[in-house]
Amino acid sequence: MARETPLIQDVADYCLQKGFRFTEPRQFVLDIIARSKKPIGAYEVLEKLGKKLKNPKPPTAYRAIEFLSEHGFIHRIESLNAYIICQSDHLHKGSQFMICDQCGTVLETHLCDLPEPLVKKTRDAHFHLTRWNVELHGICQTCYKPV
Amino acid sequence: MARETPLIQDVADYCLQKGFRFTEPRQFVLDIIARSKKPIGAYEVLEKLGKKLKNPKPPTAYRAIEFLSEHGFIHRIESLNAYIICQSDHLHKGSQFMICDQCGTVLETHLCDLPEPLVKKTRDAHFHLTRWNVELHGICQTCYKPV
DNA sequence: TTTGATTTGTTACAATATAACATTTTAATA
DNA sequence: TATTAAAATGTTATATTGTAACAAATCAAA
Repeated sequence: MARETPLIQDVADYCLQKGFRFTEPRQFVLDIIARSKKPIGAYEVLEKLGKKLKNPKPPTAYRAIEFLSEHGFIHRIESLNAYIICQSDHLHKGSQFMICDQCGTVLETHLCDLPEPLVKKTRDAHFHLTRWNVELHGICQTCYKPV
Repeated sequence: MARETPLIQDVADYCLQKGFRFTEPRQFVLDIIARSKKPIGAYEVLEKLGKKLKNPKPPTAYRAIEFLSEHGFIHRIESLNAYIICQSDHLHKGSQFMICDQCGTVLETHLCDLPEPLVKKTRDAHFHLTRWNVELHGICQTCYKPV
């Protein structure tokens, strides 16, 4: 489930195999997002990218983010407009996140399949599922203080 | 599951009972979102609101949206930055949407509880869930054309 | 009819994201 | 190895989405 080989190497291999270029912006953005303990916004990525590249502009960050996201190495947390490294080790059609509304930490969990009650809903509606995103909001173990 | 009484009346009753004011901006915004076949963005709401109020500004739309959303009468579709009328008839902690990436139609489905595999994940992580949001992307029945 | 809480009006701006086009890089080809 | 075409980036400008801050109005209760 969890990654066993260095992320950068995996992505480099992936790109080599698929004929994509693992360019500086892509490497740096991957590294920035991977090092972030919490989801990080595009403009914060851009700011950190500025320490590596000379005066990068928003499209540089957004393009790298888009590339990494399309290929499943990072995920966008929609309710936060922020990005997080994929904590799973293989491509998946769906993501589940537990988002602590107090400290902002996000935990990704992996499910191979969409839970059956949801599958049933899509079947009943004749809906052809391509991908899914589950965002669970609450308080993480660390922040939770029972009354 | 589905609504049986007029939405506007329900919201009016709710406000009366809870001591909120069901003001013009709130009524109009509710009506605009309710009439929209698809999720509608805040600025499109604002534009339509302009036919009812004189020159409304963004905060007027956003405030009404926030109010209606907080009280469960509308939902925000995070992946579309857009809002949709609640298709269920009672307050719920979680939402599920089937989003057609071709025509943009969204179907809300109701689940009383979070599916067990997800509940298990939250239990294992000692995560205290307060609300959840599931966005299922794909192609709806109408748009789907088998090859 | 005053009061205080709620809600709105208004101005200004912050934060997030993309379009469009020029330039560079790269690997494959000629 | 020079050429070329695709992929990717650089750059400018702007679009889209969302909010802070404070003044004014509304409304129910005292």
